[in-house]
Amino acid sequence: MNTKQFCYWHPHPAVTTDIVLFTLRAEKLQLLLIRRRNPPFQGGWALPGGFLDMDEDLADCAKRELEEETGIKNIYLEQLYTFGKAKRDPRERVISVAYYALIASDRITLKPASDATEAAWFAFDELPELAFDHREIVEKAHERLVAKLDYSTIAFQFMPKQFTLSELQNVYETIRAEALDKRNFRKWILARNLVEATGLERRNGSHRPAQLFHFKRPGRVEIIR
Amino acid sequence: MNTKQFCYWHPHPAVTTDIVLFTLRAEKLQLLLIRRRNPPFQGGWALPGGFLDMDEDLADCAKRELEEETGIKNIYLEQLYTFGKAKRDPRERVISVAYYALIASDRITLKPASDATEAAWFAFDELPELAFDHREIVEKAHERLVAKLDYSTIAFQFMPKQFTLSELQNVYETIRAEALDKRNFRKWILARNLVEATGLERRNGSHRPAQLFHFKRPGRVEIIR
DNA sequence: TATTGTTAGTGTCTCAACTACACTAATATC
DNA sequence: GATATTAGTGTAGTTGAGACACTAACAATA
Repeated sequence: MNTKQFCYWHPHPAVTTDIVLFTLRAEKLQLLLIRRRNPPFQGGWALPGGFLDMDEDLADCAKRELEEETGIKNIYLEQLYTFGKAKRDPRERVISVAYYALIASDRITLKPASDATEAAWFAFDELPELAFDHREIVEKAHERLVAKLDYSTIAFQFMPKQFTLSELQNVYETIRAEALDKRNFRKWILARNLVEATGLERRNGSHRPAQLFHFKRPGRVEIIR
Repeated sequence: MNTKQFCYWHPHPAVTTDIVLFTLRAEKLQLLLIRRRNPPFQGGWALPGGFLDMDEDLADCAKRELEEETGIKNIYLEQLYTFGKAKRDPRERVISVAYYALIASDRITLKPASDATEAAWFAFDELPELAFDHREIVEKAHERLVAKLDYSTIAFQFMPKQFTLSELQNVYETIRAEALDKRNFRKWILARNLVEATGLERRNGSHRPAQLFHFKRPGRVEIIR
């Protein structure tokens, strides 16, 4: 155990980042939780995250923690909100800068559980009890996700490189938890000039094959309207 | 000088809040700056703000610092973003949770400057050099303000209790830096059912007097569409 | 008291975008 | 070849935004 201490003239809070990582699996919005190995809330589920290193930027901390705990990297990440109620952590004052992140359904394989970490996907509407104020963080992330669906290309972060328009529509329907009209959806997405046909098609059962599309400007999330 | 030290097993950053306080004065968007009394950036201008107390919530810290430095309280305050680049403060690692705030033009009187503080209003488009990364914080606050004009009742926070529709239109025009059509603006605001006539009028020069309106649900900022 | 200058206040038409809505096309399976 | 299943397409109606010009009411002044 390290016996060195870090001393300051004024009290300092600890600073962590926590990450709400969403994906779509099995036609459901899911998110990633980590089982806590230590008190408080030992054995309970919590968001991935951890303490900020003194020389790393906040977003880097979130990326590092996520990779350490799950092996996942190179994903879309955005700062969500900072949670800092005085008693949110029973140990000491902890300020948590929360991020939310999205990952395509073809990249959700986690690294195997180890002594240090056990991670698992949970359906958003069937979450277990969460440690600390993580429930509140999850709610806020969900709000943001739903809002951004309408005015940004954030939904594309859930998609693999190629996809059918029905699959894309499904993403919108799942997250917004409502059915959309097929013709209107296609008109809407095509009018925005965000996707183009690849010329390929997907045969996927005993029915007409679907055209495969890809995003014209992958990677970046744009504001649309 | 206090000689007591606060010691931790791991290094901790300092946490501050900074506040971007907007108002409208003289038909211009203005914001409040504080002259720094101490290094670094001694004598330069910076956002009001300061270190978090260990037992106060983040928003309370922002309110307290603002009141200490300006005497202003009871205003609309919203968390903006958390700035935490590793080198943003030359002294030590400092995480700043930035808030932005709006105040009505009839409440902008500051408490007199003291040895401890000198505060002043600056036009948004004529800001001096700012300390730290405060320029970046201001830009982000401005972006948020302009965006929220369209889909929330945030503009009402700039208004006194009673106001004319022309005055309200002026607020929108000033912040968006563009002229709006009077008839369309009135149609838009009235269709949203946010204001109602008080029956009073304002006589204000050698021309037709204007009806005074007030907000139906003052205080809260709502999402509109 | 008539004229002038100034701001308050009002309605219509056009266009673009969204909504609702139903059938044919292409495939695999049996 | 009959069936089941998903892909793919167009039109009409409605709604909201933008462009646009004149009258109303007052104070000041001649």
